[in-house]
Amino acid sequence: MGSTYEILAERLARSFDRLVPGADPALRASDHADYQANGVMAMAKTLGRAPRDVASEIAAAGDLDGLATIEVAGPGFLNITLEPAFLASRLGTLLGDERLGLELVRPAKTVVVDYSAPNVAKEMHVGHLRSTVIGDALARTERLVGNTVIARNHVGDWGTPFGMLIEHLLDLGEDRAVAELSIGDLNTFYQGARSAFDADEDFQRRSRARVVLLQGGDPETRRLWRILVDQSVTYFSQVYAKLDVTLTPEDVVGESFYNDALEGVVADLEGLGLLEESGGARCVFPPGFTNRDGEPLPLIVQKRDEGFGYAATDLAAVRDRVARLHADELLYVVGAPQVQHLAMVFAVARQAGWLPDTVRCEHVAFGSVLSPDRKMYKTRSGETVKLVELIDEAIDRADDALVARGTDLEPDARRELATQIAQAAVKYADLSTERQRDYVFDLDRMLAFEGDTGPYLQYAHARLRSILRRAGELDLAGVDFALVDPTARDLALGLLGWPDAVASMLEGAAPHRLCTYLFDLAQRLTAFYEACPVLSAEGAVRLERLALCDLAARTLALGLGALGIAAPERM
RNA sequence: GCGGCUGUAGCUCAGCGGAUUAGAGCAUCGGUCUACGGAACCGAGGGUCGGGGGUUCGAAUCCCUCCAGCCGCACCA
Repeated sequence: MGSTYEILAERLARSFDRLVPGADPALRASDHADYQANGVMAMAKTLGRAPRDVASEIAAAGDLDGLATIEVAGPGFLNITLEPAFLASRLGTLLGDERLGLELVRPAKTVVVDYSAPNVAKEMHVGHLRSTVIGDALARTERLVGNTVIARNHVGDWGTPFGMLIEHLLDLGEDRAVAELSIGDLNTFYQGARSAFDADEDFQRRSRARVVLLQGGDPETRRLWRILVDQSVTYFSQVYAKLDVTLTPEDVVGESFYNDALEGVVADLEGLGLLEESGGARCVFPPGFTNRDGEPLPLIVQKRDEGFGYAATDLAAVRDRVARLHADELLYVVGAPQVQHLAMVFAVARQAGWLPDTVRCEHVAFGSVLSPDRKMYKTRSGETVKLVELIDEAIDRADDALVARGTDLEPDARRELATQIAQAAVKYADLSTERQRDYVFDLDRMLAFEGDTGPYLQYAHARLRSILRRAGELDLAGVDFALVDPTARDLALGLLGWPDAVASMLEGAAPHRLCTYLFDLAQRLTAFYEACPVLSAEGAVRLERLALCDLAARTLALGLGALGIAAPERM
């Protein structure tokens, strides 16, 4: 059936189509009415007619009869106002719909979301926050609309550093190494390996030899490597749990997974005639990419030393996801600095025929996390900040705020609520700004319980739940949505926009659009509250207001859930 | 040098498939109010939409150019 917007757009398109086939009504929400259609002006130009005449003709065509009234405004805008009966019937439909008008994608698509991607035996820091949070929001929302999501946590589990990491593990002794890693002290472990490598020539020799053993498949070396990977994945899972992120160990498909496919990648590129040798390395030169001297820029698939670069791994991953997983969409939630590399990988994959045009493939790039002084987020001593420490601090602060407010929750329950609030604060701050921008990590701002923050939205939801609890059992079947008060009508219109907000978010892989929608809805809500007392109202009016509260609460909960944010019953 | 991203009220940000007065939040100031949860609501001030050109009846939005910041530009992923 489609959203209210889609119904109107489809009807209106009939009128436009009669005059200029395929013309776009350019329908959108409006300050001047419920919706406005701006497409008349462009169409009038191609027709060579006066815009207002054309607008009047469309208004008179009657395609929206029974749904909305049309008024011609200004130079030729169509201001569209929903008929009360239509509005009421739309709301009635939402009441009985778990998904509040959000339709399932049919047939369902398979969407591979590549996100988080920490490095084995290396601490997760703020740099991983955005990929993890944005990717998880996209994955959850794709699932919400019925698509099949295959999450891929492309962890860094291969390459030359593992020679040194394994040697360090041996030097420490397995038991001690495991103990260090299992408590999540990855920084100490990694830095221990690093400094041994920098200081000790013998250690360097052992490390290099160990890399050869690892790549050669030496069983004992593989066993040691496996320890590092398993310990790290266990640790990552703890971090994900603390963030309430849906990634599981099963989603970990690291670089090493593609090792066996790399030779095939090279051979097939060779067979396709795409491979060239340059400076001893085997490369593909996708058109349109140049280096600093204006010469063609290579994607290095196999290095001079015959080792494979990460381009080869990324190409193998594309092939695997398209051919074996049957992906319809590939989303790479990877930082903006990788734009060129990924663009080249995608270009080569398209050239090779591994990535058909029918498969949407998008680099969901994002900006950096900055500290309040607008520099890259580091500690005062210049080290990266552990992700868990940031979250723990957010939880502590949220907990303090609950105490200060005089909550009557038991410590355990309070801690759990504080955790949910902290997750909301951190995630919403990340998700609510346009992802390409850098953003400042400022706990004070994101934890504020007022303004455009995660906790504020949770609070808006909790207030609604409180009212609904007091109202007790409800039979909302025969609600009469009269919507006499303008704030009630505004709220109703906001509720109708939910499916469009989700569609818009997915279209642009832009979680901030859903955030903007939810915050706007919360604002409509508070205006409604103020003007329309719910529990003290009587009869049909009371029921109508309760129904609006019910719809609003469910919309907020569903929307926050799509973002990976909990909607607690009380705060 | 080439390429990418960013530049919108004091601060943090929406809006950028052009369109009827450029919107929010925070902060500031002034109100509402014995509060269905005041962690609220209403109002006010505050913007040459980085600068300059261009296309258009109309540009924050499209094109060109310049400026500033950040990031990439061959074998570490």
